Amino acid sequence: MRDANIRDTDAVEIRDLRAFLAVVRAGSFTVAAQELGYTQSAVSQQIASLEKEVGRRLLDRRPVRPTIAGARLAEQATRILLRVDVARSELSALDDGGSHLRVDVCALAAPGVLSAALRDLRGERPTLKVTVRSTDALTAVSAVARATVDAALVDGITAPDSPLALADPGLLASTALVEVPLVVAFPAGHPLGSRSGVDLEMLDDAPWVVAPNFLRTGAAPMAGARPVSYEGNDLATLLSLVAAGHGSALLPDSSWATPEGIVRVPLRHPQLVHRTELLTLRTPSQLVTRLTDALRRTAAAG
Amino acid sequence: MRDANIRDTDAVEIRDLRAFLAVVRAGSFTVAAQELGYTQSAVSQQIASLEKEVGRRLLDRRPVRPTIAGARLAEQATRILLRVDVARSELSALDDGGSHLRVDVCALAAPGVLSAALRDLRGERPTLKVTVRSTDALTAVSAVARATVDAALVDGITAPDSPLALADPGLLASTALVEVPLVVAFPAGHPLGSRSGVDLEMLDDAPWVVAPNFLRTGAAPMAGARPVSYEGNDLATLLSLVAAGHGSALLPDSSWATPEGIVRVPLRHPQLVHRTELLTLRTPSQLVTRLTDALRRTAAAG
DNA sequence: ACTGTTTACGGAGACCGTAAGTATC
DNA sequence: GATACTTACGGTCTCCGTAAACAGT
Repeated sequence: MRDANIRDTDAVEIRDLRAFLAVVRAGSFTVAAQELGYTQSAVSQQIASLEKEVGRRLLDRRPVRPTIAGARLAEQATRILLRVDVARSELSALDDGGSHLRVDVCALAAPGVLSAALRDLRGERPTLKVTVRSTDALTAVSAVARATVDAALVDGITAPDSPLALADPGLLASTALVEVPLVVAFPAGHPLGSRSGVDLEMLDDAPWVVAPNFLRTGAAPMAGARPVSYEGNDLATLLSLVAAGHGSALLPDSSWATPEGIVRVPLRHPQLVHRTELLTLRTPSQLVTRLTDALRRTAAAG
Repeated sequence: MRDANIRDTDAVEIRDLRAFLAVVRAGSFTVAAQELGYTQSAVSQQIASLEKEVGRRLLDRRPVRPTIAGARLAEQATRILLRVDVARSELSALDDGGSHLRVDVCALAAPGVLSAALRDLRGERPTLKVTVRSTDALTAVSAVARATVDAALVDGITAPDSPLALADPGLLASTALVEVPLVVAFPAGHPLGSRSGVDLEMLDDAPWVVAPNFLRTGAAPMAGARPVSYEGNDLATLLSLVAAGHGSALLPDSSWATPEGIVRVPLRHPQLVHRTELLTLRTPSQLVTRLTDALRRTAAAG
């Protein structure tokens, strides 16, 4: 028997938060349970217990959707779990051998810089095994946090010299590599396509093809109604949507060749640039430090 | 029987982190256990389990002191637990009645501003119950995170217009209220005490009375050797240490009267000011919003 | 009726307390 | 030898799986 003590209050545990987030993301107890390796009954019990602990309903059922409180908790839980991942990873990084370098790259994140830097690195250490994977920015953040990869080249749209803010500030180390101007990709024949430059205001009535997984727009004002959303991260597909007239797209000036049916027009907006940065743990191994240096050198040279 | 699944890896739970942090802070399994309401044996087992989970030793014993890895984990754990507190508090804040306002104040945090703002607030709502408590900045952060108080007036030394950074950025809402210049408190008769102003370089050989709980210096360069440390948060005691010649102290220009045996000399350093800001949850109740407004008005007026 | 969540129940295991063991000062 | 942490062991409770009940569509 347990004597009366203080600790009856706090019972929110990481496992519960993981389950809750999985349900929120999946929109279903059943598939969340599959992802987590539980039975759906177990997940139901976990959510019930969590709701009891916080004393309020977190999810609406049928359809499964977070309540106001649940949405708020989900946001916090995301950050908490990410930090837990980072904590574990920083410990593992202490005895990282460093014979294998794994890097995530976003599609538009200055691929030339990475290639050149890797050539330098492999020149110094010919036995080095390197794995490069293409992902989107949010997956990359999570991969770095979990130490699934050692570093990630991520990109996004932001103000000049300001970080992309893909994770909580201070959680990961980020190094600016390249900033390039933006262009708007129009379908050929678009009335604005023949201009030498466009302002954002001109696009107020033009629809965008928004691609949240592909290129995060950060604080960029996404004017224009009826957006078509593209969930993948393949540039050719995105551009084909543009070419088909579903809307225009905001892209970096470099890193991609203009295909048929697309015209590119510079965006005249001094406060928006496309930025590529390197994400690593804040306690990088010597190998990652060398990669960072090589990338910085390459970026400065290019 | 449980089929093979993925989730055997992750077993770090919040309870473990709490126990670990308690031990690190207490420097002892026994007192940590008392604080937590466990037996010391239980804490020992929790730490052992945590060390097994992360696969490395986190604490040295006799004396009890974190290892390199343990120190790193402790830092992360602090942030994690703080965010967990915030998550819980933001949920509780959803149904906050708002008939009782609880505020933490640091000793040097512009007390006049709070008094005036409270007068305004109680003028509008005469039935409002108000509780004010004096604390140090770190306690205040934790209290806001746990919703033990609704708001906290904290202070510290920082560069002009830069936040105090007492917690992770974005974790809490902070509002700048007052920034005042700094003065150095010397013991009467100190060679520098008769000057009209001093630079930090002049103090390179002068010892400080450092008071980490009292006035966090942030990035202020604390030159000078042989510092005497004061752990409390009472201004009179601190100044008596200064008057007794144990060192000088860096203080805001206002908020305190000069006692016998002390001379104050302005610090000539444009990049350092004393700043008072208000800390609240990012989802404040209407009552807290009104307090914020009142404080902002008062601060602007004064 | 079927899909998907909740509830009931039972067993395995986690977790903590008691108490004995061990190491360090 | 005393203090403080570790280990052994047993009881209780948590937690998950099975299965049945229940609720929306």
